[in-house]
Amino acid sequence: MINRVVLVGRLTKDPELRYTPNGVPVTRFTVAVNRTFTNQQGEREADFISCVAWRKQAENLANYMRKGSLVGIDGRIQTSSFEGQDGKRVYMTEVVADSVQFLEPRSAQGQQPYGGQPSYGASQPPYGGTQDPFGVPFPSQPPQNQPNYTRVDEDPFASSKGPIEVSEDDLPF
Amino acid sequence: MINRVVLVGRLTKDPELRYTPNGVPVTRFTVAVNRTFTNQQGEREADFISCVAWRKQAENLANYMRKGSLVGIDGRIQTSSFEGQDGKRVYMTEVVADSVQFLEPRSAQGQQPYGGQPSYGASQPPYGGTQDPFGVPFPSQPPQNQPNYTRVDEDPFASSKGPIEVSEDDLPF
Amino acid sequence: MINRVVLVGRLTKDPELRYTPNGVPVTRFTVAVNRTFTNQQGEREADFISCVAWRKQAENLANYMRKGSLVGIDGRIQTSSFEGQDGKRVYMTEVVADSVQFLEPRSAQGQQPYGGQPSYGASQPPYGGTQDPFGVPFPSQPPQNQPNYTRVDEDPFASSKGPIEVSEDDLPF
Amino acid sequence: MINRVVLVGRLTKDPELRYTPNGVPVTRFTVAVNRTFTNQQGEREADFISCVAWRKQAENLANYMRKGSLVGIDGRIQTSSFEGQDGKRVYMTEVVADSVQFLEPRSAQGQQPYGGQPSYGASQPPYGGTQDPFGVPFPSQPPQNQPNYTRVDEDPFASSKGPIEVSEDDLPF
DNA sequence: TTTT
DNA sequence: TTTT
Repeated sequence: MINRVVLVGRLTKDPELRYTPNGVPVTRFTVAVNRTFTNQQGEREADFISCVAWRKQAENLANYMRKGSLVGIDGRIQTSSFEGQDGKRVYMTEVVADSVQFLEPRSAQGQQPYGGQPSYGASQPPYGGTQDPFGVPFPSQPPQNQPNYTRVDEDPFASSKGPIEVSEDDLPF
Repeated sequence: MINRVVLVGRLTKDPELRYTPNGVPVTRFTVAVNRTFTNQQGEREADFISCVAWRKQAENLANYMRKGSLVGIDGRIQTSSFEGQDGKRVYMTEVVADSVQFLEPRSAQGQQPYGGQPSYGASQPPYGGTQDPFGVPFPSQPPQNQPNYTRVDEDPFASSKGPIEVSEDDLPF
Repeated sequence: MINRVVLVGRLTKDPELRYTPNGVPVTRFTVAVNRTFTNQQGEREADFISCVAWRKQAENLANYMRKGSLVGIDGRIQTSSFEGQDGKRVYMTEVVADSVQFLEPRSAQGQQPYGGQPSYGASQPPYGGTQDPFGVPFPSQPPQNQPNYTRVDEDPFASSKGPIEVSEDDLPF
Repeated sequence: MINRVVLVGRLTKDPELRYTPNGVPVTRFTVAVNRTFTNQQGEREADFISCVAWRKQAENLANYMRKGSLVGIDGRIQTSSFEGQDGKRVYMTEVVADSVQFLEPRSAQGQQPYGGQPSYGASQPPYGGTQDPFGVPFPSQPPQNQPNYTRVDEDPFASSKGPIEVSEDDLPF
């Protein structure tokens, strides 16, 4: 059984970091991937692909990426279903990102992490990480004592490759 | 922009061949891909991934594959939206199969193509193709004069790689 | 930076398990992948792709797979160079398998692990693992006290996803 | 049989366009892909992956990309062997690029195609193509009457997906 | 040095 | 609405 996806495209919105009840960081986002061919009207269309990232990847997305950022995703397709508001079963499919690559040139990224609330002039990153999310995993404090982050009830059971670069502190299992 | 998917899994149903108004063969099917890890209850779950194949790939699926068959898919994620019956916009994502590999051992496949209606004892394939769909493209007659095949209104705009191994006869553009 | 490979093909030989000086299991093997197209002489050629697997994957390959077995590989391309016997620099590229899928139907696999030395009639697996390597990681004893396994000097620096399903015992770092 | 590779990395040199005896454009190049993990000395290494592109892709590489350019490759691994100068068989593996994506921001690319011979100040592209190689196939004149381009004896039998976006003029078969 |  |  193999399930592998690679995407390169652009974020359709500023990513928004949330946390599960267990405090695990999670970001849902959409990647727009322009098709390499045109339709019968000669137009270039795009696919808008729902993705989810967990933990460090989620934090990096929220801290460093913005609407329009070019990203590379290596992950797998995940399907699930839940009860809709109207009582009907809703089926959804999304890409779980094992890794997220930041493909913007550094200059386009700004010199500081982006904090969700505009913090462009801030001289300190909101979490105590390094300033370089490009490829090298970097440490960040778990949000244990943050008063009002957003909780997510979704179970954060993540990648087949597991929570490899995460300190054990923020793992709920 | 890159959009690449590789899947290996099993068909959840016998594939059913349809045709667009232009006579282009199309098969929609679901591939069950077992996850390589277990959930917190220790169970192996699966992802049920919607796929679509066109032309020769669609015919091969319908002629040679059945519920439970192991297949390899190389394709791309495609998203689209349409008006639901209740007037609400429905978003869907599916994998467009550029190529479909038949991974069952030959013995498991039977000696003849499968015609949709059980035709196991038939001495002739329903369409005039060769008997070997494994990897080598094989010719098959377009369904021009078949009286009551199923039509599909969906626009058959296909793969970025295009109708490469298809005789020009069955191309609507 | 993205580096992703997916292969489905057949082993050209019985895989042979070796160990690094630190006792880490490693198997090098070649996967023959038939091309989906023919050359100008109308022949189907194949690519013979060098691969390497570490730890549990290496053990599973050696215990359960044989020449001709159909496998799925999810991994990355790795290049390296070393001094050849003639003093010239030799460049090599191989696929590091993050995961190895066993795509043979169970019947084709036999009921017991394969021990390298023909052990078809053996009633016990050579290592104390479960009998099912298909997807679920299974325990096996590290070869600590085995007197004469083969050593490999190659540094076993493994997958980008890391030694996830390995007991810390057999990790050299 | 599946053989799929996706790479995102940087060109190690300015790509150089050549032609087969049949006049088919071909470019060989190396992509440096930084690993996402560090070795035991804490250093980030890279893989240097040999690639080859044909026809339009080859022309685009030569015209628009330079040493250091960020590219995305979607292709397959190809192995081959030939007689070395010392009479010994040499085995080689390279990635055949089905598609090449140009991931540099437009500003980094310059406003004109790059002609191999420094033509930065040139007001006309060397071949009569459009100025935008980003995703949309663009026309270019075949080098029919160019007196002294470089020939390559290698057989240009290309991708499994075939010469889809190539005018029939420059196809040798 | 190659597999079905 | 799911496969082995």
